[in-house]
Amino acid sequence: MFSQTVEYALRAIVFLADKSPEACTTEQIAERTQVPKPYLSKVLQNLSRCEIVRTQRGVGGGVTLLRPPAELTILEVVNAVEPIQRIATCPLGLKSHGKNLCPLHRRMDDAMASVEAAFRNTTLAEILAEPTGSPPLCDDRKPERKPALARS
Amino acid sequence: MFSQTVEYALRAIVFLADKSPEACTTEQIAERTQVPKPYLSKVLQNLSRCEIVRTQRGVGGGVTLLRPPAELTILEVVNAVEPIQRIATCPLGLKSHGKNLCPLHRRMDDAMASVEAAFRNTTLAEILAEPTGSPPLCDDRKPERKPALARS
DNA sequence: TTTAAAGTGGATATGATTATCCAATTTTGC
DNA sequence: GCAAAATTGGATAATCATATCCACTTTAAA
Repeated sequence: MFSQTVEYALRAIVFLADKSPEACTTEQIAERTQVPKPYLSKVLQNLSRCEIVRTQRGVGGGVTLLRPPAELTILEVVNAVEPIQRIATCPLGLKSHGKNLCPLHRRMDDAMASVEAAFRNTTLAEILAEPTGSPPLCDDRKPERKPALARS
Repeated sequence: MFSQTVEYALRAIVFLADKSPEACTTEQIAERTQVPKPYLSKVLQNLSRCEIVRTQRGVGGGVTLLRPPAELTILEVVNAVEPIQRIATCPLGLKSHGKNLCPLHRRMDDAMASVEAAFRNTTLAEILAEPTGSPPLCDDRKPERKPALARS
């Protein structure tokens, strides 16, 4: 029901939010989120154009979340890569319906509205803070080879 | 968020439910629901295999709803043509998560669950009975050229 | 029995999504 | 300035969803 692209974008953003406000390279994100790197880079370009992340070239560059996780919702991420298409007018173009959806499309749109609302009401911070055993996405792993030397 | 195929299948079923228990030809359905006929016929074949409709060849044949509209839900139709894919286990295959979804996937799955529930709770009869000005799908039209002579 | 109506199945085309590759550009540190 | 690290942009491939076409079969009625 959600496209691969949406899934990938959300994985990347959750990972970035977890590291926020530090920057990560596309390579790091790709590895930990199991998203094919070349494709991920396209998705990130999109998120960059939508001002969700900032990208920085060159040595020491990478991708950074532009806003604090508490102020970024899942919906904004989803809408950046693949906007949720609500049904605004009769898909059959029936003049007699117009904006007054028939019962079928009314319910389909209601379903989409509930998804939209759920996504609007969830911030990245909430996802990170969830009191669950498993941290989002990331498997329990040995720490990175060189965890020290935090890039200031 | 829902594919064309789902949209088409639902349109066809609503139309059929409205005529139920009479049979309609693919041609009639295609015309009134504005679905390309060759594609619609594939969709209907699918619904036929899933025992949602019955198809009958030959003169006077056509497509019939197999069950009364009150006993058919939107969900069954959707699942017949394109099953709603719930997230059962961690999409990243993380062993430490397993069936215990991380907060991100938990919420994505919750969203899908709400759609599924809404669709499960709506029967075709409810859609037809909705007290709305406009009947489902069908524009207000002059009656067919020859409305009499109901095919018994 | 012939004919016209109707769905079936298979082949094929078209378009969008997903995915990959690479040369070019930017940036930092030496 | 040079080299290495990083993203960018464009070209291209692979796969799936959408759509079309047609010869064939089934069926009922004349």
